[in-house]
Amino acid sequence: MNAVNIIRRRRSTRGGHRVARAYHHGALAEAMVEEALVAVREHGADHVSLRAIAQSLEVSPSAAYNHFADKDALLVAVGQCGLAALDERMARVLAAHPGDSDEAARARFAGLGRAYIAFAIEEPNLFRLMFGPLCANKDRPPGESGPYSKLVDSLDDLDKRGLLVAGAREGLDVIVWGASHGIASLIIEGYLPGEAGDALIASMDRLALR
Amino acid sequence: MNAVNIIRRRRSTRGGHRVARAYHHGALAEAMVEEALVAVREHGADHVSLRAIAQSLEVSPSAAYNHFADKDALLVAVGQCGLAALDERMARVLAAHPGDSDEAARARFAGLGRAYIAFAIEEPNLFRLMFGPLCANKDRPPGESGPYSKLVDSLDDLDKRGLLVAGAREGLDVIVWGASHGIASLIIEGYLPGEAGDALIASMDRLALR
DNA sequence: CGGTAGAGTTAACGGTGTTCACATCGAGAA
DNA sequence: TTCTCGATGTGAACACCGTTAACTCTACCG
Repeated sequence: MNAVNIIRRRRSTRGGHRVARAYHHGALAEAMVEEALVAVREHGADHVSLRAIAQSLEVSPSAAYNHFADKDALLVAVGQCGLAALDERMARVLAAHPGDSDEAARARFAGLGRAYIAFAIEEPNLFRLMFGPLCANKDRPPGESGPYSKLVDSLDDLDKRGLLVAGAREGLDVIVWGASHGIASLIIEGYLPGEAGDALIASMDRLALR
Repeated sequence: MNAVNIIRRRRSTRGGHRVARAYHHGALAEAMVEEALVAVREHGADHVSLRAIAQSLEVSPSAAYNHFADKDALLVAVGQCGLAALDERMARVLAAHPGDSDEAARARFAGLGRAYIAFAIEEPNLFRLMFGPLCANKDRPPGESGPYSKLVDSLDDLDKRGLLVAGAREGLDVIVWGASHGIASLIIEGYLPGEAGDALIASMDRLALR
């Protein structure tokens, strides 16, 4: 799904005489997602053209419709790709602070928030797409996202260790996710300076942890 | 700027015989912003067509370019319109809880957060445009927005009254704005239930106020 | 009264997403 | 091996879109 570089041979030679282009691409869907991914990262989900992607893959524009209902479906696939990348990044943070000491638990919590915001800053276009209306959680039950559940687990861990201020646990996940998400958004749109992320961690520490 | 209904007479009669359409519209810029505003509210900033707006105003598509550099400039104007509406709504909240009692100060603070989120829920498309990359705070110094400064004032007020937990003031504005903004965004994209807004107020009360 | 600048017009360009009829290939059935 | 069929591609066309250029009209100023 992520980092798929399975672009199969673009041109095949068969029967001795070489054929300019293979009639069947072989993995058009993956290739289009990959190509769309770099286009989104570079220019934003708007400003991405289906025709341009098809052209750079040396494929006719209508070929996409054998694999995606429409352009939006392709972009949704790109968004899910990005969500997986964020999830992986957060998983790496958890792995970087193993052990069940209180210090490790604190580090995991702070690291998750930092990772979320850092991802948004490094990949603003992807971030906007992932949490934009196109990839919205329609019909799905709310609160079902990889990153979110990692945060919940981390907070539960802190709570179990007695590191939270009394009575702070309830609703804290919503606040923390909301603040992380909001600050990330406001930073990448230029409403808050990049250091606001650190301020969040510090304030959270001061307000809810002991 | 907001709620401008200065659409001057679309057809003028002059010199006895009536003219089908006035050659000069008279207030095209305002009319286009107004028309774009309803289109954005209804269908979102994407899915708004300059040509459609021109047509519904009975004006040629290129007429817009006498007043706006391009389509994005028109949308930016719509976004500023929306920001003014949010600001006004928050001002109304302040006005609804006058006086300098501690209770009033608390009510003002809670009301501001609630208003921010309620606005997003009622006008998601406008909200997305206002804080999207199109209307981003380019070159402007960060942290300069009507709604934000109202929040800062409210927090200062609480602080001066000694209603904040010790040492909580620093960085609290960033957290509160971020959490409000993030929760609002996550609600309108379906990642959080609508009640998450109330949870924010409650948690903020529990964590930072005394 | 004539000129001029602003505010509209028409026509055109290149680009877009999408559809439809058709072509081609690979693989499995006869 | 041959046939057929479904998946996957092509090409042309459609209806839009934003934007530009050259033009026309009109109100107003000197």
